[in-house]
Amino acid sequence: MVRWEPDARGRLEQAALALYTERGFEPTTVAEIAKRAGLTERTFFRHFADKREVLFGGAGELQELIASAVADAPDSLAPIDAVAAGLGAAAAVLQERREYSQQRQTIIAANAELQERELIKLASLASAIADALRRRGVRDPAASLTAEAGIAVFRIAFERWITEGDQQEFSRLIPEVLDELKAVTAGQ
Amino acid sequence: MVRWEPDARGRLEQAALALYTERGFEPTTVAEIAKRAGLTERTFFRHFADKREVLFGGAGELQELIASAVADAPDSLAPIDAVAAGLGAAAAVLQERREYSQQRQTIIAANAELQERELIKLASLASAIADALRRRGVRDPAASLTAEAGIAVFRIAFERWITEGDQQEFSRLIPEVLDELKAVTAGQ
DNA sequence: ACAGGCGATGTCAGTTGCTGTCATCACTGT
DNA sequence: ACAGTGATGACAGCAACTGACATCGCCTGT
Repeated sequence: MVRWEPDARGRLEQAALALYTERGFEPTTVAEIAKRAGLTERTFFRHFADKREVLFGGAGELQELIASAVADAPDSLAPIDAVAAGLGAAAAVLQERREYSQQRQTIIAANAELQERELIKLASLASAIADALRRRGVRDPAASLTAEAGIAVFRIAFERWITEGDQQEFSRLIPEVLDELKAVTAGQ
Repeated sequence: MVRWEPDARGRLEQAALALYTERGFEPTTVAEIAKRAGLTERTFFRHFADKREVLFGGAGELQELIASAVADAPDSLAPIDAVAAGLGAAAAVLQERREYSQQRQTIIAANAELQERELIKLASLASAIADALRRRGVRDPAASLTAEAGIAVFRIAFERWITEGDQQEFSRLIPEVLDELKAVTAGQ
């Protein structure tokens, strides 16, 4: 007989997602999440730094994916287009989990603390993209600016993708929104 | 004889700034801040929603200033330049409090929770700027994108202003960084 | 001038997020 | 067989934050 059921972390994520959806983020306690997962509160905090982090487990992998896609983009691409390529790669991955992404985004949209956490994850992503650009030989402040611009594009495209029906593929929205940014920042 | 010393809120802000500087944000407790201000913990939470918010009291006014400057910018200005004008107005105000800005930024840079709060304030600012642009007749997603681009410019310019000696005036850095953004997003 | 309401603060008790510490015990390798 | 390892549980404790109620100078109306 096994001592513990497998995948404690996954069970905690599932339980949290369900409870945050049913009752909202704030009113659900960590003890409740742990109980639904068949674990204790203490074990929750061994797997996740805090009550919010349970919704952001995949952020690290996505960031690595984007950073290496930016690094590996053809040298012929302009920095901003290399970033767009990296974001497109992430978009393709998220496309496969549209329903999950939508549920998760609904939870986040309803709570300011979660939005804060999301924003700092995006800031960390911007920083990683800027690093990748510097490794391509892009100097500062162009590297930081390009990365920030890319994040802006990603946010707007993501919002459109989630809001509209699945009319549009996420990865197609990226270059579309990027073109709008180019139009908007075109010098006089 | 007066029952209470005046400006409880201001005393709390001062005490918090001093303690966060001396010992750092995390280890200082709200009870300590309140005690230094000659008040109780409960009173702290009547003036500020949480332990972080005490560092962000001026954010609302700055946001209003920028939003109305964007709204009042000459119609002849392109949206992105109207935003730059608004940010320039804020920069001029901050220029008068460079030392305070620097001290505050040092505290924030040392703590992730505070960075989260700063990011959500900037997101709220972006949202207010986008609203102002819509009132100028700019449509979406151009309005949101322009606002986000403006925030990116502001962040980078602010960082340069704080980091470098007072070599450069903050308000002069805004159009400079904006030009770099325009260069970076120039279509092929 | 006085009663009564108001507003800012104090007091106190309680919940919850989060941490440190130590115990438990299936599993693993030798 | 036996010691070590790693994931979990149990428990105590701190600090952030909240609700409820008391206090008391000040202002307002009469």
